[in-house]
Amino acid sequence: MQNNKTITQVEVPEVVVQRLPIYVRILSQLLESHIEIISSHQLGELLQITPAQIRKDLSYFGRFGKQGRGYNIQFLLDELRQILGIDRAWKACLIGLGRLGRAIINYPGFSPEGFEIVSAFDNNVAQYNSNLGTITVQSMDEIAHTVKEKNISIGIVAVPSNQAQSVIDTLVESGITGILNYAPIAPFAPKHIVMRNIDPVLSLQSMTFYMKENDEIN
Amino acid sequence: MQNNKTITQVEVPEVVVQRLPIYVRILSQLLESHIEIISSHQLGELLQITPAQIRKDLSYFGRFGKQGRGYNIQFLLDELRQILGIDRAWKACLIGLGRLGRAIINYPGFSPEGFEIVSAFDNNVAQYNSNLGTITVQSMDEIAHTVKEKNISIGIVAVPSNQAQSVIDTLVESGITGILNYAPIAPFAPKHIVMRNIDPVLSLQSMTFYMKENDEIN
DNA sequence: GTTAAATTGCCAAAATAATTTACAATGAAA
DNA sequence: TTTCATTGTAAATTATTTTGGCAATTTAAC
Repeated sequence: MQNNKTITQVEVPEVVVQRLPIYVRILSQLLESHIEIISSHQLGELLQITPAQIRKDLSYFGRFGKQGRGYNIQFLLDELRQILGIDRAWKACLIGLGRLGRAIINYPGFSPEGFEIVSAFDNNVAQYNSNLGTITVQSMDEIAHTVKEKNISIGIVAVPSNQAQSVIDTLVESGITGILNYAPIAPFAPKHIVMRNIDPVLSLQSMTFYMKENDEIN
Repeated sequence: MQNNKTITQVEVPEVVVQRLPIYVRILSQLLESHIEIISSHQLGELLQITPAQIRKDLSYFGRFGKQGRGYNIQFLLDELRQILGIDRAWKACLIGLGRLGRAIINYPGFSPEGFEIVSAFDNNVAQYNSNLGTITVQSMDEIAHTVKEKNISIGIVAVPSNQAQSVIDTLVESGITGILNYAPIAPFAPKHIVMRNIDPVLSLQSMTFYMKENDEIN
């Protein structure tokens, strides 16, 4: 625990880490548009963030710009990718192949970013084994074995709510370190597990708090 | 603008608003288990949040508990639902009926929570019009007209990235006030629009920052 | 060459936001 | 009555963001 902090020289705020992927995305787009250099001011304009904040965020990790010039996009991109750990490929497995799971496994956005779903699990193996390309659906009993064998580090949970916590427990025992959870629950996992929740209903429910006020004017 | 602030007596931090739906969810579950009373301590245990934070969060909105006792779950639930504006039904429309859009429209989790998708739009109308239950897919030209006619307040964006910003612009012009955006872009909208992004790739990319450190030990 | 303009990186200060601590007040239970 | 549990909140603390400033450096203009 304390060790992690000494490895990460400075204490980087969580919010900063969450902004870095946004920087990566917009920088990639700029690069595709054959733009090579950008200033913190221009970048801030695009993202609706102050230039000072962008410079501050980057300063946690090093010096990436040139005075009077700005940032070389390709260089900054490479650096940020390395900082985030997305300069390599990550193996993921998917648990649950209902409607949601099948939408996830067919989603073409993961693999170009280096996240590859290499295994899929569902207890209803037979039903789902067609129409899934190269991946063979395995029984959920095989999670632990397969995760270790293939050295998978990320679990994507797309099972019904009532099964989600037990699947998460299994993944944790199997040695996975990151979980992307789509089940609408408040999941529990040990602190060394990195958990991210995808929960559109929660998003909508915090949205209406702000919408109802406008509404009341009518 | 300033008016909104006087309507919302106190200034409620955004993070607090985002935690309220989590409280609602867990309280609903407890109620289903026929539990009637809960203390901030027990609730904190379940959610891995300190009791003090829960009490502080609730104190922004009023006094809902009894000393020495705790909170009556049904009462707190009703109050929170009203505070969030989820004590009523909200009409939503879906734009984009590719794989993702079809997964969304078939997702059974929205309507029990009062979010009903009443219209769907895609430019490829013919292709998607089957297999969609009661909803008829309309052309995207009809967004503005339908949103006004049906008094829809939420737009769910599930079109490809390159179309997303223009769809968002259309929704805003149509008078929508909340947008749930699934497209992997940094969307722009006027300040009075409440935007929520569902972006699993960003989630994964901020996850690996913390995972790579463990990795380096190997 | 020289000067002017642009821009980073960084610091320090201030402001804002969020969390935690501590405890009086109150209610429930023994 | 007394003890115990628990809320609500003020105050303290911690975290995060914003701001203003400026030396250093690079580019561009003259």
